Amino acid sequence: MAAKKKTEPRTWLFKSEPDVFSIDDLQKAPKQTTSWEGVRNYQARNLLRDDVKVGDRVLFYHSRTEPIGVAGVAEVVREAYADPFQFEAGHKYEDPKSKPEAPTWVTVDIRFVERFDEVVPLATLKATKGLEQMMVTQRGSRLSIQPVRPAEAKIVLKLGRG
DNA sequence: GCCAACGTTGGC
DNA sequence: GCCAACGTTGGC
Repeated sequence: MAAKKKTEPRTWLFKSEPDVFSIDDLQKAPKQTTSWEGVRNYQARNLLRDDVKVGDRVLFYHSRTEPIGVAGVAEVVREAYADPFQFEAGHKYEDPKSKPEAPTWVTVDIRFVERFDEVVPLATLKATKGLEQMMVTQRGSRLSIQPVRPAEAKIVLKLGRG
């Protein structure tokens, strides 16, 4: 009997401003787990909703800070569900057009895996052979949830682990 | 803090 | 459905 074919875990890059939520915040969070609420971009939403699966790896990226770069690793522990903040009146993430019977925005839960001793800076990613095509190294790349190719993930992990 | 790049909104 | 105006992101 053929074994049930399992999809290989994928790797994603999630951007966060550490002033808002950092890899340290994730490590200190209850159960070292957080909901990734607040995604309000359709392309990122589609990835979260359709492609991000339990067991996938997440490169935790710090933006708008010093140093900018990949700060550590997390893993997906819960797949897409309605982001509760879209229905919270007056909340920053409220979306009055979204209805509970057909939520527009979703979130996933991620759990801390590792914190790199040193952030792998964006400048290093840009200068590293094999990462020329990586989305985050492209000019004007604003997507907050990005797919990472397996070969790219391998290189970034090697850099992060020294 | 600046501002280029990008995404969304809304008048027509 | 076009596209100018506006708002946001995020590197620098």
